[in-house]
Amino acid sequence: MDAALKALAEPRRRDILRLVWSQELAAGEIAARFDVTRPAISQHLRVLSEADLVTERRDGTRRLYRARPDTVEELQAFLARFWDERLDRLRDVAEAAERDKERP
Amino acid sequence: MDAALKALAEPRRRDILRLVWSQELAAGEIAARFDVTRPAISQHLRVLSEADLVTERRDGTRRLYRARPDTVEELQAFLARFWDERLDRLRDVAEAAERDKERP
DNA sequence: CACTTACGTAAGTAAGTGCTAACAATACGG
DNA sequence: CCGTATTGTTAGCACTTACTTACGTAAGTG
Repeated sequence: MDAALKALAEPRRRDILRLVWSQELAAGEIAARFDVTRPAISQHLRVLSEADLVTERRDGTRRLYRARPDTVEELQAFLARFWDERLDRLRDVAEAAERDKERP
Repeated sequence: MDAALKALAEPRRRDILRLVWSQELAAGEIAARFDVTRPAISQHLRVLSEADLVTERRDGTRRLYRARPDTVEELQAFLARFWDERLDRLRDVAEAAERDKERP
């Protein structure tokens, strides 16, 4: 999860992920759409793969990649938890203030 | 938004943000809860501030910080859009190519 | 005024990152 | 087996980043 957040912090990796969002693409096909060299894309794909953001499938000499939406969902859940923690603490602070008022 | 995602990719900044999530805290009070020096926390606070993740308020010699939940909400919305964007894939590819052209 | 408090800022450093160029590995066809 | 196609890997470089130490600064206090 931490790895996924870090991986998505890079704009180019978000672009790559969007490319394989709805279709499986070979590494070379992905690299052809960017102005950086193929190894650079290959390294980004490894980062995305280790963050469980894409799946890798071999087909002959080619490597096909596709996005894994479940990890993005986990990221959304993580941020939602971030939000909820705040609400919980606000409630706790309010309760503590109430206790302080009653006990001078 | 890009800045917020990058800022939250760092675990220590997430910890800081959680600390000022429900209560305003001074920079020194925040730094006291970590094992790093005060300037390091100060620099993190600047990153969080520039990413619109915290607000800064001066009170005498002190600087009080508090989280800005709306930016986290925007981040959630961004990820939700990520999920739905498979339909607009072609437009995104065009935008990525545009960014590449502008890069020197 | 000097002195303290509570900060930020500057400079320097060690580690990490994204990139390119060159090389290595793997699968397939002749 | 040889050559081609497709891709990953390594080494090195420029740049960024998270950190520390040292210094600067603004507001309160004697």
